[in-house]
Amino acid sequence: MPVSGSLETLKNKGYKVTSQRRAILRVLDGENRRLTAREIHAMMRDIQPRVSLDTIYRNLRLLVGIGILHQISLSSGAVFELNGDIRHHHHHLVCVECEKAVCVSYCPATREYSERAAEEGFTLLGHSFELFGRCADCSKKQN
Amino acid sequence: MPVSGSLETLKNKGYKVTSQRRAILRVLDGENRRLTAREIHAMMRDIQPRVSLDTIYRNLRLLVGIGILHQISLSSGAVFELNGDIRHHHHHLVCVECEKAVCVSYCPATREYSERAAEEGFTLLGHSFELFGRCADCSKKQN
DNA sequence: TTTATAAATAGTAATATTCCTATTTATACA
DNA sequence: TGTATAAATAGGAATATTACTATTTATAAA
Repeated sequence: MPVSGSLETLKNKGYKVTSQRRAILRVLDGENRRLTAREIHAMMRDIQPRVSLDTIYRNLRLLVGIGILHQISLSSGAVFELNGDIRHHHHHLVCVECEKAVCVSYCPATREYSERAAEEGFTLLGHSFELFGRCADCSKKQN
Repeated sequence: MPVSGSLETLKNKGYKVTSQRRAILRVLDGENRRLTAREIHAMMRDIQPRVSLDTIYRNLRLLVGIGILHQISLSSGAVFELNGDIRHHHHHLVCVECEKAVCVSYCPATREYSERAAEEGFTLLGHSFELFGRCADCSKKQN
């Protein structure tokens, strides 16, 4: 039950489970590709006709912050996908030329970081890790 | 010679050394705090009166992409600082409530990642790593 | 130095993202 | 089940960021 797990997480961290948040997760769960905030907004209008863009952006930020979603920053804007136990947790290798994003299957957020965060008095909620580079095709073109 | 080192890097990676890029680096080098794109733009007008915001944003993205700058994404917008050999290379622990950003002194981009990137045919240029959480003060407030 | 060239820029239009505030709603608890 | 309360939302205004294109400029090579 992917989405319901995220809703649990929300609740456990002290956030309310609203119909808008449910809808955002449902839309992302139903698509097998990364979506922009606009796309999510458009797809939600069927079930949430009056949802505002502000709500989308605010919640995407929250969901990324607590690790339920993954944000990939492309020069043309940000795209989002489910993360964590829902889909296999991972990070991305992004081509700075063509914006192709390849998944990288392991994660740098080791216990070491949690400890360091704790030393600073922080309660860790999530993390982001992105690698930038040029893909094979774009490297060739440059030569 | 901090700034000149970055200019070398630019040249080595095949990018031109323009007066606008020099000015961006000089402004960041002169300040001891993180700056927004707007602030950089404002501070550059003394030496580059006609510089456009587009140029600032385009170059900040480039400089982050190739690892010369560091971008910290706050909910109120992005801020930038020098990175790499110029200042000591590091990452950040950001409070999602109050936006306080603490430096974390070590880096997850090990040789392992370079190898993985190489397998995918990518030439690595840089990376970003950010930890999100609640700082001590904001954690207290919530209880 | 002069020239050819692709890359970078300025200026402006178009989008994306965030801010603000009155109103609505999920949640805890009586 | 009602009610109180803080959190969340809608709607629109304000900013931030990116896109587009004609022009300028850094660079390499003659």
